[in-house]
Amino acid sequence: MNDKNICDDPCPIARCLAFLGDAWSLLILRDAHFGLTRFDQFRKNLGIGPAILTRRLAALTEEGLLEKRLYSERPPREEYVLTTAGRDFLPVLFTIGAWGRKYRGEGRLVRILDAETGAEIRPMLVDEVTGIKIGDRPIRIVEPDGD
Amino acid sequence: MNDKNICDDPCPIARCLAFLGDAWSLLILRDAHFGLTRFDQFRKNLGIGPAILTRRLAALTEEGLLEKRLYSERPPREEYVLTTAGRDFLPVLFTIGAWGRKYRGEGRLVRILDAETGAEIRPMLVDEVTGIKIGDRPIRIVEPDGD
DNA sequence: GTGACTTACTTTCAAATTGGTAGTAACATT
DNA sequence: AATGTTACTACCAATTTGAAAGTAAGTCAC
Repeated sequence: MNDKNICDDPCPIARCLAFLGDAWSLLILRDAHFGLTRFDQFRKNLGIGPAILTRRLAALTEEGLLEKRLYSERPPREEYVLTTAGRDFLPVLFTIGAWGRKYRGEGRLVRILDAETGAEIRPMLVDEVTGIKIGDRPIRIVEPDGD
Repeated sequence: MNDKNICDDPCPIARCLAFLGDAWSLLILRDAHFGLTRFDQFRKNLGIGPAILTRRLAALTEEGLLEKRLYSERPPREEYVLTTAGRDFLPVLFTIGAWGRKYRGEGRLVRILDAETGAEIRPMLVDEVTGIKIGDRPIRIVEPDGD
């Protein structure tokens, strides 16, 4: 794509996709939320080539969604943990997952439960203030003025 | 990536990303929600090369998020309109946008308002049943059993 | 203290994909 | 007949990917 131009795009979706618009990055973030932290854990779980994984982890770190943490001094070993921005990405993954479940849900599927109650979690996007479901009311997009 | 394997993946996120894991597709969907339908509208608005646009539109159509509709018989002209599955993708775009606004929100940014009240919309992901915000409670992932 | 093992990579390279420009097909309009 | 519109296709250089093999810095077992 064209990362330079897109970062000036006033659309927040475009800005997010400027660096996150590839499947591997999102799957790495999914695994990071699942608890994986180490290079080889990601590599084995995703079946991704090490060269690509290196680049993706570097990009996610650079972009502030992951950070490197030394977990052993001798030998020096680093792992990748989610930052606050990375943890805040969870709703995106959930929403993608909800769509996938609804429209690509044939066959066996992972289920996501409340850890305590065991109830299946069904994500729904609402407006924070009104609580009205997104999509139920017409919206208006306002471009920023001036230049 | 490896679309074949990933379609059997029991993770709904992976299934969604198997075909949607690229930025252009998501930006096309964004523009489609914004009201664009025609090849040249997408092309000009996105600044995307026609070859790539052709491929992406074909993929989105193939995957059932867009469908072609004849809007003129003479000359024969087709446009791309969102299907139900495509329209249901809106929460994903909103959630991505909310993240982008929070973490890449420097400078001028598009605003999304309720068309009637004019109030800014702030998307929040909650559980459909309990109304509890996603991320506030620990979750448990259950792999499908058997094979 | 030598050989096997672990972990996190780098190197290499063919194959696939992208991005950009130019051209085309099927019509309508003037 | 010339020009314009719309939705593409063809082409090609450049980039990115995917897969396999190799490496660096250590540890551990004997």
